[in-house]
Amino acid sequence: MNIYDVSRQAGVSIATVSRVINNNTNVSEKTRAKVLSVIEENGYTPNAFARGLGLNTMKTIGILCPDCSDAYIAQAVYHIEQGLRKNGYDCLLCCTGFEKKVKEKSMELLISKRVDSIVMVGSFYTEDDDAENEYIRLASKDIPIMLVNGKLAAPNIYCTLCDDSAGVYDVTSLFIESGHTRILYIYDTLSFSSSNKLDGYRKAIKDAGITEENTLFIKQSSGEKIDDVVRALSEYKDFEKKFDGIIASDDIIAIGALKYAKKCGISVPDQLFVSGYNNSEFGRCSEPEVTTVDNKLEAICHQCVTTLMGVFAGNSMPKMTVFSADVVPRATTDFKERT
Amino acid sequence: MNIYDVSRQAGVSIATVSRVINNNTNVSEKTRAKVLSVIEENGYTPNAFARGLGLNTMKTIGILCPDCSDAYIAQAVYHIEQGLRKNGYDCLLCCTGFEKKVKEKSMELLISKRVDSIVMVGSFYTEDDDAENEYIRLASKDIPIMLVNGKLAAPNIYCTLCDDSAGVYDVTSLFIESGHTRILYIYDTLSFSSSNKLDGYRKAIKDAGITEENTLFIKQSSGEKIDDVVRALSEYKDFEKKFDGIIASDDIIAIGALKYAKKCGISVPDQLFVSGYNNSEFGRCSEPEVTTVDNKLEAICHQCVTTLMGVFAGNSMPKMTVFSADVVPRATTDFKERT
DNA sequence: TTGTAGGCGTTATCAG
DNA sequence: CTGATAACGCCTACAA
Repeated sequence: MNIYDVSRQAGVSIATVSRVINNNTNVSEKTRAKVLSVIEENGYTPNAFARGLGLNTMKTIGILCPDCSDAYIAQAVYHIEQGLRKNGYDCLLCCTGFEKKVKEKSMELLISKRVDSIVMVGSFYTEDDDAENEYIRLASKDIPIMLVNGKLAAPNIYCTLCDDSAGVYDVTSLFIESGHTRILYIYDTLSFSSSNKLDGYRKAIKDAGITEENTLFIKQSSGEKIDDVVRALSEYKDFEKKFDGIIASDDIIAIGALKYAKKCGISVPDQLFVSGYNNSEFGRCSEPEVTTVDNKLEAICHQCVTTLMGVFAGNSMPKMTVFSADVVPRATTDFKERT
Repeated sequence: MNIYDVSRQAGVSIATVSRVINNNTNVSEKTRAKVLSVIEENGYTPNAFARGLGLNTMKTIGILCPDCSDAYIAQAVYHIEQGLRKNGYDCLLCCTGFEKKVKEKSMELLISKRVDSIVMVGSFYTEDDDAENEYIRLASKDIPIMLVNGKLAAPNIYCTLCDDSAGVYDVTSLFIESGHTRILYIYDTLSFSSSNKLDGYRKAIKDAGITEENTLFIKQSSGEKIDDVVRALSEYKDFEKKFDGIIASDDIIAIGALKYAKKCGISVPDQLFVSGYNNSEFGRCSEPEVTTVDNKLEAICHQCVTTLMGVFAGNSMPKMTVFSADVVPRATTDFKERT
């Protein structure tokens, strides 16, 4: 059933049917009612492809993410999808993994499907080597590109992110102020946000007058991140003598650290402070529960959608919006009250 | 730039361009090369809407789920998306929440967008009261409907699921065989799979000759499931005297149980066995790590995609495919070896 | 207030 | 092997 069938049954022209469908006011109540009843009776739905062809949009946004089964990304995708839907947009989801080739191909794919915009979720899409970001700039010639937790200055690219550097700076400072100054920073990725976090740690250490940095990069080997962390720490010589604090770049790593501590009989938080990042549910599963940093994911996603809608409306919108992170103290630390 | 522009620049007709684009063999190598070079130079991409209009498909599948930020669903969505993409399909993601109205609206929305099929993820879509499932049957008149962990017998509806009843039966039996016979079953939803699990528990109890069932339904109140569980157990009179085993309908509930045990000084697994369900990462975060049941999510998703592709190919495919669950023993239980 | 007709960019059929 | 042309179903000036 198409618009011609409806028009025939209703005894009007297709133009009138179209007007009714699109809530155009220039239709008499009587004809409108007639047309609507025909539509109702036959369960007619306008063909979205034809509409898309004429209007050059199907009101669809592409979401590009490395892996939507990752807890953090899954949450982001959820909030973005909900926000977009509220504004009448659908989401084409595309998980790319981490390979450059696949990222580029996926981008092309979404653009070839004529999405109205692409939201890139996570800090794995913006590379340090700026030449690597060329494919994003290229895409932005066609449609606005939204980066969630990424940063890339270019026309038609809009960034919404959290100041992860300040987040780690804050939690590190709390360790130090509480007398835990021999801190190991553990991380496992080399993304944009990851290097920001590392910077935050370094800056806090330096600002406190501590000269020695201690970082541990975990290379994924077993596919089980928690196990990888335990293993890496077990191989760390004189760990217990050296450290009284671990700051992890995410909650799962922190949990690995807790398991290591448990294994060695190191008491947390008495002998060792531990903190994670992301304020994820994982951090609530362990005992003691993990001190973490809330990076305002929902707010970021909400803002990203708002910005995009503004761009669509032709408004001038901020190219970069930055949220600040909050430390969430829990039982793996025992921070001294700030005065 | 459209197909006409290409044809003009290449000095051929649009029909030929179309043939080249679609890898039709009836084109001379020479013209093909010419056309391809024009396409390359101009970065031409066929308009997907026009194509969709003509072919009546954009090779897109709708994924309907309650909430893609839920760990279990997020994983399902990931595996489905990857499987479909491998087969050349894109995914339109739609999170519906749990309200009937929204579910129906979302279904209509996806159908109006002319997706080729809809995958419904999770057991919250099939209701006990069969009249409530009418909207799914209705949709199946248009396109094949795939249920992941749902069951609904109707033409053009295909179900892929795990035998959760047997899964819980197995783990319950292991408790009993190991001498832990005073078992409390905890759950928090009333979905299809949830009631199957409950049945599994009941059957195992009965088969072992135990007359007393003990179940605890957790009503969500704080929004923090773990806390809800701890609270509910704290209100349970004489818990310690009564029980030496807790079987939870998911891993998070099991973690809540662990927290309660810790709080009361009940030793796990010495005094109390605990098991969860889903084989999620949550279960690896706690100490001791949670014995759980692997419900074969990846296999289910993979099979669901395979079935769908078979349906598209016009093959006769199974209306229902059932996987069996595996118990994953970890440190919250100490099962006796089976002889 | 309503109808007519052209355009959106493909694919597919059929003739050459 | 190639080209002309009719769908596909909708939107929207422009006319009436």
